[in-house]
Amino acid sequence: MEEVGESGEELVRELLDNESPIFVTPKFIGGEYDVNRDNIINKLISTVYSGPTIGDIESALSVNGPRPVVSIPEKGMGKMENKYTLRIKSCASAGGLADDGYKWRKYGQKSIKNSPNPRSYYRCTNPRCNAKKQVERSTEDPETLIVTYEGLHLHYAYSYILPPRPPDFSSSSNIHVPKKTKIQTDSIICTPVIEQQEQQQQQLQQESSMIEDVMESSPQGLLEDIVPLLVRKPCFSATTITTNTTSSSDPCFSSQASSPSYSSSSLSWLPSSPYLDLSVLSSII
DNA sequence: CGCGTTTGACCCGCGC
DNA sequence: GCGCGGGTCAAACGCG
Repeated sequence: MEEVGESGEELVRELLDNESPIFVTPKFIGGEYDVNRDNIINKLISTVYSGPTIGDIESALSVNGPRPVVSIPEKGMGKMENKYTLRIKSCASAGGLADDGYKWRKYGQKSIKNSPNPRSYYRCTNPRCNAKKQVERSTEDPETLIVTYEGLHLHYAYSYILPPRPPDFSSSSNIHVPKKTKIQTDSIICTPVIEQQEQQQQQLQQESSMIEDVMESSPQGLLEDIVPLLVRKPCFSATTITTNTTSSSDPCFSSQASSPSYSSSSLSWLPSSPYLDLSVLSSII
């Protein structure tokens, strides 16, 4: 949107930023750093942006509880493009609605026309994260919460797409990209990333094995971002997931996950399961 | 005191 | 150009 948006280039810088939780290492890219760096980065970005397919979501959700209804992306949702909307049936009233484990800071609330229920606006508390969400109560069903996510929890995705940081890497200064001075542009746009994916399809083939090695050694995938929300609280049952995208094929994915610092004891689906992760990865490799 | 929420003002895009 | 509605800002407020 405004001040915290990032273009693809900014995202590359973010990934290379020394302040990032983890960043690309020479070891990771097999020593051919200068040659493959951009492709590797783009691959990682694609991985971050790549969302699960409808089938992935259905499979994931069928693991726990009743089979959900996952709808095809709707048209004409206006500004709600490249966002993910979840309809959550709540047996409780209000309370800690849609506790997805991330820390959100409420920054606004507006009354919606033709609706008695206000809409709340939340932003991820991590200053390096542009993830936002809107929460409102359905007009037809007061017990249904409509949660719309936008943006990526990139700070969290790092640890799931990149290997651990080696202790002796501080001397490698040639990959340090100058810190971004000012964040400009709009929110993360899906389309350019998708184009990148298409253009680099062949090149990525060569590097896919390398990526796979990393993924297998750390088999957490991005789809887990969405599942904990749905299974975290038995009281909630997701009834609909709507992905609103301009490109219905491979939308960018808004992460919703249980933070590593949060207890996941209530989760019956474990993030470490390779079940979902590989399905996600296979869609982009 | 720090952090998150509340809430009215402000901004901006869009339709008329 | 104007009004409306959605989205954001930011000061005040509340709570631990």
